[in-house]
Amino acid sequence: MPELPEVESFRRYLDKTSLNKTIQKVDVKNPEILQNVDKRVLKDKLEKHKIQCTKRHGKYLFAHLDSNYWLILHFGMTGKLVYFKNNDETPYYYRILITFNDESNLAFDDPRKFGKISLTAEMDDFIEEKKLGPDVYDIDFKTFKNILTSRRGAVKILLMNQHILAGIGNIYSDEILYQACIHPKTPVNTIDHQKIKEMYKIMKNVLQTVLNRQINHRKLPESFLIPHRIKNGRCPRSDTRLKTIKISGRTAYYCPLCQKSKFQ
DNA sequence: CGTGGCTCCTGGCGGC
DNA sequence: TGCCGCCAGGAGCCAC
Repeated sequence: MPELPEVESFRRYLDKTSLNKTIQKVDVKNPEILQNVDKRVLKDKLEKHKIQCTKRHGKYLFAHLDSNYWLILHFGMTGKLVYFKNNDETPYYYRILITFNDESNLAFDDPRKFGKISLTAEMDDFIEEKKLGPDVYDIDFKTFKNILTSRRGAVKILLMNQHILAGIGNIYSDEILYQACIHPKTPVNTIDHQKIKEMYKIMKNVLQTVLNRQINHRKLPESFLIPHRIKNGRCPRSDTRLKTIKISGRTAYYCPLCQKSKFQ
């Protein structure tokens, strides 16, 4: 689930539920999801402290503590945040549980354990170490165009590469390419200026639309690919049966009629 | 530099 | 019903 819009939703959820509350206890059930931080250090920098504000870069969520450290959450494929008050609401697959002194809790829930938690003194250092590209939520057109025109290879792989553009994964790359009528294997260096401009606008619109719908608990428009992105799904524009191909190990859904390829 | 394959982990689903 | 293999929205690592 967690690509940029989901992580942004988690960020707002954390803001709404857990800011400025003193952390009483941190229960680390699965220390193996900690990355470059010891369990004791994590507890030490969190307990008796408060989360003051949050930020997001790509699929990473950063929570700033009044111990002057940043708690960093990455949600992998199945991670999410769950805020609750009664113990019987504790999610079964919680990996880390933060209990505040008002006895409410914030759990990092993640069945598949692909999520990661770390700690840093400087957010920018972390982004640099991870070599993350610019966040696609607030990237400007010029930067976007420069990135696309200075690369080679399949456009879908580029969109999903966090070192190049941070925030897009398998689902939303499919959506963007569908709306822009671009075959996922199209080499980026063959996409012209006009099409890059269109892609940029579509990318912004997709991310914003998904985020708005998530916040209001509303379904995505039927004209989007995602509601039809299932086995035997059909293109909402042409009613053609959608196709799937494997690109770099990931399943890409696309409409063979709307997203024709001159390559492959 | 770009890509494909393998890996981590667990649950759900379709097929037999 | 039971078991098995395959698949899943992420990403790091290695080989070519």
